[in-house]
This record gives sequence, C-alpha cells and structure tokens, in this order.
Amino acid sequence: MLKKTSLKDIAKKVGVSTAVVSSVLNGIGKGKGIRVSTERAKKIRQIAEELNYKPNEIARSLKKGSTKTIGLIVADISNPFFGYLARCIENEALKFGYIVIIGSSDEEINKSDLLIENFLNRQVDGLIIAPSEGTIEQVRNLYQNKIPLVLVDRFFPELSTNYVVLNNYQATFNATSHLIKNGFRRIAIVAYKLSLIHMKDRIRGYLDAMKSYNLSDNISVMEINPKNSKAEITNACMDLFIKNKNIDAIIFTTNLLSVQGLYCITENKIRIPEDLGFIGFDGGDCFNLFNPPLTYVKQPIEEMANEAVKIIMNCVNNAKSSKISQIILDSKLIIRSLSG
Amino acid sequence: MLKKTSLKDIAKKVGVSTAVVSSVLNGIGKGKGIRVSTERAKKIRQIAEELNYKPNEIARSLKKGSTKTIGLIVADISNPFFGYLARCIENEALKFGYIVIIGSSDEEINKSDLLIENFLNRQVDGLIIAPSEGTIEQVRNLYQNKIPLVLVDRFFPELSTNYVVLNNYQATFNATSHLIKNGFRRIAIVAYKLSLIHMKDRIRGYLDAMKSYNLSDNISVMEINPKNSKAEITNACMDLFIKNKNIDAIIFTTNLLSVQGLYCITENKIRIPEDLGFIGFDGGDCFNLFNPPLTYVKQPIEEMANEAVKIIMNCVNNAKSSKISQIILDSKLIIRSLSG
DNA sequence: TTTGTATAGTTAAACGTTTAATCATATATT
DNA sequence: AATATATGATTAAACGTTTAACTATACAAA
Repeated sequence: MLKKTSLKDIAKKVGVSTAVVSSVLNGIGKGKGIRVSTERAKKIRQIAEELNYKPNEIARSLKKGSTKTIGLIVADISNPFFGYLARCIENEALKFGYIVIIGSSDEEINKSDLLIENFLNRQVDGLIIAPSEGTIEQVRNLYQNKIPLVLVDRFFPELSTNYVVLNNYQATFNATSHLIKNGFRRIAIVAYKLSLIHMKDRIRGYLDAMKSYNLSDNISVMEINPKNSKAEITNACMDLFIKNKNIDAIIFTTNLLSVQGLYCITENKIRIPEDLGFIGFDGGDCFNLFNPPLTYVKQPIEEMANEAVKIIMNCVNNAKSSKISQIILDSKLIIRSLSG
Repeated sequence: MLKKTSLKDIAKKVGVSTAVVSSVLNGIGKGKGIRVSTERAKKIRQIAEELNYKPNEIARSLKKGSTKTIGLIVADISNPFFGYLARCIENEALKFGYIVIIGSSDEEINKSDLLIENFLNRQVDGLIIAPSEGTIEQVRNLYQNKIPLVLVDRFFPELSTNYVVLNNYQATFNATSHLIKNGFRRIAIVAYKLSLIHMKDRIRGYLDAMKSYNLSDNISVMEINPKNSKAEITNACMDLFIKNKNIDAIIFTTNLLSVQGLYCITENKIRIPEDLGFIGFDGGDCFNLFNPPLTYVKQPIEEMANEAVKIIMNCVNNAKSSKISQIILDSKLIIRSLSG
C-alpha cells in the first residue's frame, strides 16, 4: 500500500502549519476555527486535491473520541430476516454518516460476548443488538456502562433499556384468531424453546386467543430446541403432523421454523388448507410460490431498522438527556385466500 | 459512556511507565520487548484486570498502521447469495482476528465509489469486492495504489488482479448439456444485460453447448436490464413463456432471476417439467419446496469465501512478495429427478 | 499616543497506543 | 580492578488528527 498523504504533507508544501490545513479542509466557517485568507485557503484546497488527500478517519476517531461506527449483533446475518434488517440499518445509518459493523452470535452466549468486546474495543459509538438467550448480564453491563444501546427483535423486560420490537403477542393472537374464524379448531403452534420474551409472547398470544374462543382443550404447543439442526426440526414437525393427527392447523413462530415445517408438509403430501391450515412468519419467496400461497405474519422490518437507528443516533448525539425509548411495532397478517 | 481505563491509568496505579504496561499486556516473551520482573508483571496484570482494562484498538491501529479490518463490498447484502457469502467471509476472517465491514453497492457505480472511499478512509487493511459494472477504473485505481484487494464473484479480464470466481462457462455449459441429454431442444437462457464477464461467460457456456449439439437454430438468449424491478422481470419472462411458445426449457443465470421466473411459471400454471424444463441458479428453499423440486447450479460459496480470505490475508501479511492469485471454482449441478 | 479589534496565522498539547533508544544497577567474567 | 553482560526499567518520539491558547501585525478609533 502506497503512503497516503497527510495533513503534514500539505502543510509542508503550502508552507503553513497543519492547524490551518485542518481548519480549511474541515470547511470551518466564519467566526469558528482558525482564520485563513481566502487565497491561502484556496491554495490549500488545491494542493490537497493535487496530492489526493483523504483524511485518516482512524486518527480523527482517536482525537474526537467518536468512530462514526455502530456495531450490530444479530443471530445470523445469513438468515433473511436479519439480513434484511441489517441492510435497512446499514442504509439508514449511512444517512447519518455512520457505518455499521455486523457480527453473528449464532445465539451463543460466548460469541455474543466476544463480539461485544471486540466492537467495544474498536470504539463503536453505539450498539444495536438482537440479544441471545442468556445474555442479560452482557446487556446489563452495557447499560450500566452507559454504552449507547438499543435492542431489536428481542428485549429483557427486567431491564429498562431502549428497544424496538414486534408486538409479538398481537401477532400470534391475530394469527390464531384468523384461523379460528376460518373454522379451524385444533390449532397447534411451533416455537423455539427459549426463555426470551419474544418467544414467550408469541406463545402467549396463541394461548390467549385459544382461551378466548373456548378452545383451551385444543391447545398444543411444540417447543423446539434452537440447537436442533434443520433436519431435526423437520422430524419434530413430523411427530405433530403424522403421529399426532389430532391437529387441523398450525402456526410457526419464526421464518426458519416455517420453512422447515413446509419441508415436512411437502414430503408428507399434506395439503394446505384441506388437510392443514397454515400460518407462517416473515414471508419470503417460498411462501408466495407455495401452492397455494401461504398466509403469514409480516414484520415491519424497515420501520424496525429506522427506529433503531433513530434511537441510537439520539443516544450518541445527546448523550446526556436521552430518555429511554421502547417501541413496539405492529405486525400485519398477510392473508392468502387459500391458506390459513 | 463512562471513561475507559487506559494504559496510563494502570501505569500510574502501579507506579511504572506506560511502556512496561504495554509490553506486559501484549504478552511479549523472552528476548523481545521490554524486560520486566515477574512480580511487576503480575501486579500489572492484576491491576489491569481490576480496572477492567481493554485496549483501545483505534489508538493501536493508528500506531501500528493496521486496523485488522477488511472491507467487503457486495451488490446487496440482503440477497441470499451475498448474505451467505458475507457470513462465510465474516467467519473466516474472524479466525485471523479480522473484522469485516460490509457495504452494498446496489450495482451502482457511485455507491461503490463512496463505499470504497469510506472504507479506505477508515484504513481497512484490505478489500474484498464483487465489482459492479462500470467500476473497472475504481478497481484499477486500487490495484495501482497497491491496496490489498481480491475480487469475488466477478472480475475484469483486462486487469490482472486477485480474484475468486465461479467457472461460469462450465456452469451453464453443463446445465445446458444436461437439459439436452434429457430431451429438451428449444432451450432459452435468461441473463442480465451486463458487460461483466461472469454474465458473458454464463451466456457463452450456454451458446457453446447449444452449438456443440447442433442446436444453433434454437438459441434464445434473453438479457434483462438489471435496473428492472422484480415485477418487470416477471413480465419479461411472460413474453418468453406465453407469447413466444417456441421454448421447451429455460435456464436462469442468477438466483433472483430464477425466483422471478418461478413467479411467472406459477402464475401461468406452467408445469415443470412437462411444459418446461427448468434449471435455476444458487438453490434455496424455494427450489427444494417447489413441486417438483428444481434442478439448479450450486456455487461453492464457503470455498469462495475461504479462498478470498486466504488471499487477502496473504496480501496483508506478506505485502511485498505476494503473487497474484486467480482462482476459478467449479459449480455443481444439483439434479432433481423431475426437473431439468 | 494609546487602546481596541480584526485578520492571519503559529504552537503545543492531546487522543491511547507502540517501540527504539537510553539508562542504572547488579552480577559475572577476565 | 576493570570490563562485560544481564536485568529492569525510563524517556521520548511517533502514528495523523483536532483545538485551545497564544502571537504578531495592521488599521481604526479615542
């Protein structure tokens, strides 16, 4: 890599101190900064151009104590939900001149810890985290150290942090109600076995809907170990569909679960909706291309990203005064005539 | 954000200079670095622990001239191909202690330019780029400035840079041959209208296969403007399938094109393979869940990521001697009994 | 003439590291 | 006794910025 030109190089060539060069190139207006004659300023800008000067953001960061970088930790960036969320956050942050560095925790406490530490050591100005199960202490620590922070997708009710999440309760309550209104009665729900509130709420929404329609006896919750491989998820669904035939509709509470469920449904030639009512999560081409197209819970991902960035920018800029923001966004049930 | 403890804080507390603290905490072994008595070292480590010292990587980067960061520029991180590629690169880079910052160019020259500049200003140690059409000058510039660089997915034959790409010619040659061997004759191919070599090669593979089976008269290439919306892609496919019925099989040359093609196929109730032979690109759940499961060209994404990281690490570490690496990986045709 | 103030800069420290050069003392070797 | 070597440190500069504090000159006003 060739040596880059620095302020010093320009200063030497023009015959001034680095201070004026810095001041000029930062475009400091009247009244503020160092005074420079217009011709000097012009000369400086010209030489900077000639030498192809580009500020070293690392040096700048060190001096200013701000890296214009935010760290994003998701479960897995190759998961379409997080991929799109990351993309939206990237876009929105760029509008503020911020760059985002992304890490995938794979829902592992250790990886999450390492990523947080790594990002912090790199002096990110703030963190956006979809926290994994068991990371409450990590998050509490960040909060206590007053690191600008916003949780997305999941949060800890015990902690009064910023967060932007789905109204998970409403999502499955509506989904379940929709199935019931369409004549389904023996409705099951498939979720991850997680203590995280978003999962608990999705289950709770289902339970309350079933109860409110006097279908308590038909409640059937299947909680799947998140460490299970995709194949194992499919097997678990098999139990539900094949061995335990006492079910006429099913709700999946994440995209991955939905898709793995579809594998099982397809393999066993189960027809939707004749044999089974179906509601999935998050949509995707699979759902649209399925025969018939599938009903699903659509999350407002762009909005989630935009709110998260807005909050973190607020934390970063008005470090002192910023109040806690806890935002709960509504999902939308995308209803396909033939399923659900 | 609370004030973080620095080397100076530890030095003051222990009563030594920052130099020894730095030396101790960097775990410099016998013979190298500063000599410190074992008890002093122990004390330093203990106080560092107590004060919860974490090195400021920004300061370190400035001093060492290396940020342990690589920049990755893809077309769109929310595209599953690039999402998974990014994930693999992230994983692999982390093994070397590197972090990756990702940017999406949206195939736009300007965005690509901005991202490159931004990443360079942030002093990334190297760049991995899936270059967009029209960015050859940007890439040439990087090369001339001796920025550690490796292209992925696409490359410029005019430029002798490092790259890791698919054997695109072989991919579509094999796909086309497979269709022909299965009795299809009037095979069309759908590609993006791009001057980029990877697209040209995918078309060339198809053309050569058709010619080598004496099917030159049946050649039908549809080049779609990449700026077109998804809906427009579907419309374009419509032309091919409906208006121009003179086709019995189709090859799509990217995942997005494949999926949009499937929308058209589904909407028009075209049956695969009775009405149309089908070969798509990159796979995905859609392909597996389709009825029938679809044949597709599988790219070795992990391998692509690993090779790219290996090369960039080599550039970064042996800055002087590193020879140019140009790696061409074979695809695999995933054959489903019923399609293609 | 002195004072005030506007203009056009310079100096030097600081951000938190790393590291080459130097220094002081104790012990071992000739 | 003089010299060499090992041990255990310190000092100071450097990475490339930013910025508060200061200086110097010119001109106008009192």
